Amino acid sequence: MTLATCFEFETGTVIVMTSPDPRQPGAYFALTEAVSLLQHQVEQHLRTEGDLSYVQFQLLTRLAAADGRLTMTELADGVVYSRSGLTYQAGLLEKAGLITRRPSPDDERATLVTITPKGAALVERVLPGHIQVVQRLLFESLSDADVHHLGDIMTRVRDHMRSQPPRSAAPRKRRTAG
Amino acid sequence: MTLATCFEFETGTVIVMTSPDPRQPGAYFALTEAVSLLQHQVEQHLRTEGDLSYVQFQLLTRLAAADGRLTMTELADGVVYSRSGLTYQAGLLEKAGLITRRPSPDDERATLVTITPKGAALVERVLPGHIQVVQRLLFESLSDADVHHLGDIMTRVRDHMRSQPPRSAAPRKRRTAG
DNA sequence: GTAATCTGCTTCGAATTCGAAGCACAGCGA
DNA sequence: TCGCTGTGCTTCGAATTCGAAGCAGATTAC
Repeated sequence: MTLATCFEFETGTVIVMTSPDPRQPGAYFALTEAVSLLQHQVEQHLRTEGDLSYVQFQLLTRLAAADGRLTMTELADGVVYSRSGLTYQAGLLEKAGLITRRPSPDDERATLVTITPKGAALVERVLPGHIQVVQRLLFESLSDADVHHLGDIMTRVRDHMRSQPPRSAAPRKRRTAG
Repeated sequence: MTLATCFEFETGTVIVMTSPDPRQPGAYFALTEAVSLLQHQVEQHLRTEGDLSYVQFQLLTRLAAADGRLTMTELADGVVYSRSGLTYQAGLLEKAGLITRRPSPDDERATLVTITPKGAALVERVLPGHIQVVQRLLFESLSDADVHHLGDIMTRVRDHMRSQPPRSAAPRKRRTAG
């Protein structure tokens, strides 16, 4: 079954979208809006609590949770971040003594990133408050069944998108023959 | 019922979090990761299709959907964006002829923003492809019931967070008595 | 073996983002 | 009315972000 959804603008123009479920636009807009609001609050907390940006926090937690060392590319793909941006952030984190970078023994090109004890300590200090904020903003209005559904749904969506080739696999610009 | 969730780091340290539902962390991480992936893909599409950034697209759609004119602050709060950043983007969009700014008759301080026919046309041109991308990445792996749940859940979460005072209501720095 | 290509990371320049500070009007109380 | 505080927006400087280009080691084709 396919239903039509209409977008009517004040200019008088109407766009008719056919989508399998008329609830899709609403779900999508609510999703992005809620996540934006949540991220903004989380950023405030991390900044005041641990002097960290959201990206830096994500990098550190990824590293802390990783069983071994991660390469720059793995880290960048993990947090959905540009590789040049990661170079910049890794520089900051290394200067702050929170991570270490050293060349991989297997591949001379690769850089292995490790979290330092200081970095781990920072994560441990900030994480409880972080989870509290998320708890208060995201989960407070949800039932256990809701949480279950949400986790199930988003895991499926994430895996679906992860099955597409990652960011680092994007075709690189061909060098101009000259 | 309260259960414990453990975060065990490779450093050997273990953080024990008590949260009402052990599924919360997983749901949260899957949520943010999926949305990051989605946003990245959407950005690529908007850039190649309409030469728009995600923020610009959001601003234009908000304006197109708005029944009347919006003030800068309303617009900034709507898309969860800093006000100085909005000034910058509004400048770009105005220069491109996609929106109009003019002082409000009611309040001399306020600026009313309107979308131009050209801006509306751009939205109309880009929106179908945008929805297709979202459809393919977000909804393809979901059932109708999932979409229903997701919309319901995220609407509740959004409203919960919107009930907190908005970004523009943040206490402003007191002027130092000089 | 080696030339051609690929891949991992960094450097570079341009664009975007934010918060703090500033300006101008609004709204209030005495 | 006058002064004081609050609000809407912009300007400003600093920090962050990205993609394109560059460098060096790895891999492939022949």
